[in-house]
Amino acid sequence: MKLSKRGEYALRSLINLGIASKVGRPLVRVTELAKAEELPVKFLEQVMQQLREAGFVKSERGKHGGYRLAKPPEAVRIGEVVRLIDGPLAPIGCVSQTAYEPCNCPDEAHCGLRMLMLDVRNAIAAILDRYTLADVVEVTTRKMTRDGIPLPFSAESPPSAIRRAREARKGAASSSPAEGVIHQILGDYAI
Amino acid sequence: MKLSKRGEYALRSLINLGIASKVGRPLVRVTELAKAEELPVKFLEQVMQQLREAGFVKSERGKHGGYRLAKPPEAVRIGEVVRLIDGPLAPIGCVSQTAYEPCNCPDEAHCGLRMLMLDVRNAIAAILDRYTLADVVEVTTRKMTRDGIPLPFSAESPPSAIRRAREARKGAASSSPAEGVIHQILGDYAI
DNA sequence: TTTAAATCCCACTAAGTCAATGTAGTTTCA
DNA sequence: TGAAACTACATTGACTTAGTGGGATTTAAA
Repeated sequence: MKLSKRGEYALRSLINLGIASKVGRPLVRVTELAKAEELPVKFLEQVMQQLREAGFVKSERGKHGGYRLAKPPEAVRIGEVVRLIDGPLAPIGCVSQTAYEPCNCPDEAHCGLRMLMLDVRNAIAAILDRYTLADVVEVTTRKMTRDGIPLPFSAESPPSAIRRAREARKGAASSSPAEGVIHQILGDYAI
Repeated sequence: MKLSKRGEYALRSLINLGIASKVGRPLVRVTELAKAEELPVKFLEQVMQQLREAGFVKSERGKHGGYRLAKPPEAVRIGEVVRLIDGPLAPIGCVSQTAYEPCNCPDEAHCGLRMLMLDVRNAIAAILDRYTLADVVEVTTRKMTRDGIPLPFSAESPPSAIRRAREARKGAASSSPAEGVIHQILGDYAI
């Protein structure tokens, strides 16, 4: 049930672009994005082009160019990005909601594997289609701020960014363990 | 988040061996297993050998040979099988519980992607490590029986097998939609 | 004892994916 | 004009996936 490296790099870069945007420096060079997560630059270039073609980021060419988010991070569901890069979320084609393909089992309606994998697909989609890029950025920055770690990509002096981030509510309400890590940290912000 | 064909075929065959065992004909030839789901015979041979080496099935050689389950289906968690064939359930290595690998991000503790993928891993594991082969077999046979479809691999006349299966309880209790398809069909049998 | 039927074992391949790398070109700004 | 950055395209090597093929071995039955 792997996420490909492409997918991982795409998500990492989008999250970093979200942080950069929040910090007031939305335009980031590929080399910076690569450096932040130790990714191979040329490979990341390809991934960023794919994100650009799909409308998730915009590029600016020439000196002082770079990439920025093309939409507000609230409008980007993580599931969308994963589907673009890695294809359907479903473990097998016959339970995909967005790209259904029949399997060759004799009777889909009475296929135990299908029922099981449908549950898995729904569990995955419930997370990846629920949370947006904004949620993940919020979780990341909140946790860093809480622990006194300066946010990356701050062009201005970090303190201002930290202070700004600190305005956000703090106390993470404890909730059902079934709700997951993200939900716990987002607390009452979730949904 | 794909399940490989190997993994799919392995699970399909184990489920079929479980049904065959339930129906009183536990020993099944590879050609039969392949025919039941239209799988390539020689490829399935390899998969079955892998399952044998891992102790999930036992083989009998020679004429009238075949494969049978090596353990009671209650003792086989689906997650085990998937891990054997496809590796860890986790989408990325740094959230795997059974095969953790560090990623190269600067700070795992404050990595939003990691928190998100940890939730995904837990959601997948909550299903695949919760249900056993017996659960999936039960769901399949119960649904087939309810719909009057004869179970496969019946050597004896199908009616007897159907009658026997019909002894089992019927009414599937409706439960929280978050619990998933399998849980709903298993009803009060679950856990 | 031979033969048929099954698993077992090993090698191989064709296609695709992954993770880059290389090279050249284009745009923009100083 | 030149440096810095993105853009485009081609290629590559390693690896994985999904199979295929050919026997060797084992067992049961004729």
